[in-house]
Amino acid sequence: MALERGGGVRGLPDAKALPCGRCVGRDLNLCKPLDDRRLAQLLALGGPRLWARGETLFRAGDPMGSFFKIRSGIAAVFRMLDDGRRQVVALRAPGDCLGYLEEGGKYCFEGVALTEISACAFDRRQFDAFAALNPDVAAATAGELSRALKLTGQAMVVLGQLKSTERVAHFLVEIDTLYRERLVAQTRLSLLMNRSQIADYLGLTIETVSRAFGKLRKYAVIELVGNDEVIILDRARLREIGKV
Amino acid sequence: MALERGGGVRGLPDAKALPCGRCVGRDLNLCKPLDDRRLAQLLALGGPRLWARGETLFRAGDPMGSFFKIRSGIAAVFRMLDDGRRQVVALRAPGDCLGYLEEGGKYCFEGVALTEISACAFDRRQFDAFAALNPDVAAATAGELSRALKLTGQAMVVLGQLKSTERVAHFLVEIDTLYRERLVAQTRLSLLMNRSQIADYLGLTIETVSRAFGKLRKYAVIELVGNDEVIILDRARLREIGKV
DNA sequence: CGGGAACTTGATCTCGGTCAATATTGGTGG
DNA sequence: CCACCAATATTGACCGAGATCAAGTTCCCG
Repeated sequence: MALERGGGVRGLPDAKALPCGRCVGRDLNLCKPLDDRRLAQLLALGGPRLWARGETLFRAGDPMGSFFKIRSGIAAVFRMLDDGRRQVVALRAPGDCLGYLEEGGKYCFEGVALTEISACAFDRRQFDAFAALNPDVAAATAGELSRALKLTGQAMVVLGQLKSTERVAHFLVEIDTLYRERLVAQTRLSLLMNRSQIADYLGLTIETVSRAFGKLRKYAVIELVGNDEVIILDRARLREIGKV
Repeated sequence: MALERGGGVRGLPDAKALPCGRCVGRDLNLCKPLDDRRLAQLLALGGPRLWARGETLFRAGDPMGSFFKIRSGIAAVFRMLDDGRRQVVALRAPGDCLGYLEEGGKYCFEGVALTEISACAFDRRQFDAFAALNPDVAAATAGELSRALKLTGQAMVVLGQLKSTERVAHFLVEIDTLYRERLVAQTRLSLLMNRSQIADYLGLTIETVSRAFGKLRKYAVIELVGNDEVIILDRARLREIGKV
């Protein structure tokens, strides 16, 4: 799958990738790069593992063991209410971490693979100890967290203020940006999620998502290809509608 | 005002407060406490300043200078769309930071004082340099950020999935918790925000917020006192309704 | 007290949810 | 390669929660 082509580019334990500037976190290139000895220490903490599409990486309420750094593929972080309502809280791409948030030693959210995923698992305790000795790693962690916090703030605006079609437009821009920044730019955008997952991300129902796609298609802003792909015909207009 | 009684308890540059374990960030007590010399360095970065209720601490789009660490009072972080729609993205209490998030050297959100506020301003560049040399400060920053991220994730569930009355109930529990954890527990809960601000926080209109308060009052879960105060009559039921 | 701001309440409208077909799609086996 | 079929998405009809518009009321500060 095309998605996987980005694999390893920004993966934390990928030795080849580290010297080029994009390493533990996006801001780490502001600090001195990890040297080989310390890199080896980090590598020792967790090797890469694979998850199939749809597999769960961690579950809310489970005792927290390790967090995950994605090498390739896309994951979703979500929470479920007792009555079955579900909210996807974030999408995570190669280079991102997930499973980092905890409440009283338990995971706060749930993590699931949207595509096949390769990721490294790091024991949280060991990582924290490592970070306590390596200011640049700690700084990179803070950088990664502030990036996530910024996106989540954005998402609150989307959920709190935007209309259904605006939300879907925003979502498409988000996916598009994800591909352009982190993976491979492509004309045919793979949505990665089915309508139900998109609905749970945008706080809508599948029917409303479907109708919103319909409207955007009618406005000649996008074109749908099969169930999972979209072609953006008018990116400027899409951004405008999505209030990006 | 009652709120201000919490002042200084967890303020970063409050020398008296630091040795007791609650310092730069909530998790810093896991590390060795700041010693006096390094504390002095931090203090040199920014002295405390005052803001009146309703004053703006920073504006989205302004070039980022410093971020703020609240000593006393409550602040709100929000973003506004071109058409006037507004979303409050977070509430910040003593000990919290705000104005930390930036995009291309500009503030991403706007910060406003909900009560009179005393806060220290830290130059971001100087702070980052300081954190790069002090792993525990960097770790504390990461701790603060993950706490914020966790809350924002929660808020996404509220905005994406909860009904109006559930949202208002959740909000009340949130305020209640804020007081109990960070300020002084009190039977009469001061809302800090007017209906319009609450509405912008919950993604609702003032009328809907008002009706939700009405329902909760009718269910004998809360009692309203004037425009700004609430008495929680049935905390368990309130938490249940708010899906906390 | 008095008056303006903030909140509440009521009537109506609309967007999105719900329920129910219908249509596509994409994977499978003949 | 095609036919089939279960899964998924779309479309339509209707309904209801919350938005909008419009009065009242209450609050609170001088």
